[in-house]
Amino acid sequence: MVRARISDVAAAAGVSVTTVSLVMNDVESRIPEQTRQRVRDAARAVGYAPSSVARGLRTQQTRTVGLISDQIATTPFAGRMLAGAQDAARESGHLVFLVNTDGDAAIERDAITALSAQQVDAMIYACMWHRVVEAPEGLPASTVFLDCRPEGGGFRSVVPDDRAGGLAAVRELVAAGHRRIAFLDTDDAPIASTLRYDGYVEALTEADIPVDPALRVAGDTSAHGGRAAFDRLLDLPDDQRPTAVFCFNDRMAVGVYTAAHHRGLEIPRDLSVVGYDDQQLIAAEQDPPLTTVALPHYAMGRWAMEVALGVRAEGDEDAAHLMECPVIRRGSVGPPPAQVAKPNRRRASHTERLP
Amino acid sequence: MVRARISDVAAAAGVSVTTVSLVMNDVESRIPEQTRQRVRDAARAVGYAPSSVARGLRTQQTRTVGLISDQIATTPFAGRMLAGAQDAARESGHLVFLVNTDGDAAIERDAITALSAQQVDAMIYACMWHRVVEAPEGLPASTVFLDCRPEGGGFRSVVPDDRAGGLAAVRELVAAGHRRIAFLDTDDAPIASTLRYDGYVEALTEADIPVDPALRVAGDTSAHGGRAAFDRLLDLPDDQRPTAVFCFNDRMAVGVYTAAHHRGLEIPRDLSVVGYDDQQLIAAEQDPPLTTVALPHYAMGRWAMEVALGVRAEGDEDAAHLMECPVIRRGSVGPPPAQVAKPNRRRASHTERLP
DNA sequence: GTGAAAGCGCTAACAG
DNA sequence: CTGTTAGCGCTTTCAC
Repeated sequence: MVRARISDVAAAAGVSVTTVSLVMNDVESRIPEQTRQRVRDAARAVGYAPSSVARGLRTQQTRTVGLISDQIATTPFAGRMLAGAQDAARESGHLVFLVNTDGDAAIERDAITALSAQQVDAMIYACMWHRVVEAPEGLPASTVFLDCRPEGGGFRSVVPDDRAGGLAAVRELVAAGHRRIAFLDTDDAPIASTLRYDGYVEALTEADIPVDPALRVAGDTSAHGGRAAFDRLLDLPDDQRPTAVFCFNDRMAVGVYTAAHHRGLEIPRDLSVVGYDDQQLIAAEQDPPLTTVALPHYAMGRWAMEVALGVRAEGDEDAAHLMECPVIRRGSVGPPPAQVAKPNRRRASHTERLP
Repeated sequence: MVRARISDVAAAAGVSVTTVSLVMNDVESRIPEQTRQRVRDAARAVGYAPSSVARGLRTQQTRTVGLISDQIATTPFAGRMLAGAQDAARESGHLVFLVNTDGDAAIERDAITALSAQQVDAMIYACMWHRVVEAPEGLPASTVFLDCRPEGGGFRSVVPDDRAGGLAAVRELVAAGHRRIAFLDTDDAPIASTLRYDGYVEALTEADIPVDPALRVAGDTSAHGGRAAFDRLLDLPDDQRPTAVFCFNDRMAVGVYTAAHHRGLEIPRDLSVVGYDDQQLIAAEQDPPLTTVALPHYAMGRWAMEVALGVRAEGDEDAAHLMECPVIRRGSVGPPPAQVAKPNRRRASHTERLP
């Protein structure tokens, strides 16, 4: 089936192409309703759909957006970010070109070229982990950075408020009565971990709890890494062992669960734990379900798209927009044990708890 | 900065636009290298990049593909599928429009209209779960269905070979010596679960093991569902209890781990388990790591794109292309216990095993 | 109220 | 070997 053109509609309706264009675009003009209807009927009859390509060439506006992302396959976060951006784009009648670079600079360069050639109306440069990136050459100045900030600024950007997230997480623990709170850190995510640690320190400070460097241990960001690191804390003498731990992420928190269980410690009775990321498949399915801090991926994606499209006026080139990370309360936080539990001693009062 | 046009390059190089076009597109023509170089230099000098929009209008080929997907935010699989499609598109110089419909029919309709208006060269209709879908109106006949098949056929499609996957999974268990093998089923994924069950039956049959209906139990697809369902099997008398279980998916397998641990059963010493999906964050991080069957999302995405773009000639409109699901061997399968382990009895020979 | 015509930036006959 | 020119399908002045 060959596409119907605007001239086909004009011929069918017995009017000029100008009239058809005016009617199709609802341009304010005093074309009588009768004519409009005739045009619309003709359009439907010939199966007319205007060509965005021709319109784009004429108006120099394509109603398309380019979204360049460094990863997409390897993280469960990508989808929510894309969904947010997507929804915002759709709401204002735009289509999005998605390019996954896998961190390859050559692919990235080509993508920028191709997207520019397509004359996208806006561009978003996204990362799947909050970090500082060197802005690639050739990006339009109006590009919005998503979940990353360009080194040296110069672009609008949105990132999670990891400091406030860490603060909220630890406040949760402080409010439950804990005073010996550990921070399960990592060296694999410099920006995010530093900010979360800052929040941790702030929460302790406002509660007049001294920051004990011994309670900060680091591991890699996996469950295994979390377990190995936290095990070192469990080796501490009873009166120095933490009664609660704030973990850099949910996966490490899973390692804490394992380490605790192997010592006969029950969560949250003997140990409270808070994670970060709110990974559905992990946090919600633990036993007990993990209290954690959610990363606002959907909201960030939406914000970036709205700013890129000019729907939202916000966005400062010199300061990243900070997006709130809400605490998701589940079952892994409780009051501290009256007396620190002895390792390897199973309690008789053990109550089963299903996920 | 205003875009440079082809005429700018022509003027700068002192040639006609034809020459520039010929050079830029490497058209076979006897333009001397000297001229070619002059044109290329001029193009670089004025910062020329050809407009895909204008070219698209002229050639009626946009080098873009539309990918409509029912979900993207809520599944960890989406990314791999997109990555596969993406990579194939990039390799043949195409850009992909991604549209996430969230299963909303109105959004889907609009997406098809918008994508057609953009004159995409090809279209892919993707689902995130293997199933049969009603093909929406307006899809071009050349559309390729990804991880789903259209009711009534008529389109090319690619889906995982769930039957063969189930067969391979259970063969794994049979090869380890098991004869009482359970199937942890679900009612939430009709197509996939039926096919996997078919594979299960086939594996048992070829090993002359009778199919025992009592060893098939169903639950919802979560860890909780898996645990609840499998618990019923653990209630069976010792000599009827399965020594191995093939689970519909990895999440349910996690429930099996939990159920087993609560009875003092150790995996794989007392119970062997095989999952399905190979969800990285789940399967690989269990203790012991879960042996499972991988869903070939990347390969399916790539296949669909290659077929849609005509890079690959395969693809039958009347039969879905079946993609192999490889077994990923990890640590959850072992020989059956010499004698069925008694529930709630901890063995002394317990050896610790880290993830 | 409606139409003619120019032109968006490019490719590809066709001439020369 | 290179240039002239006619559109691709649409929007938008400007005339009538």
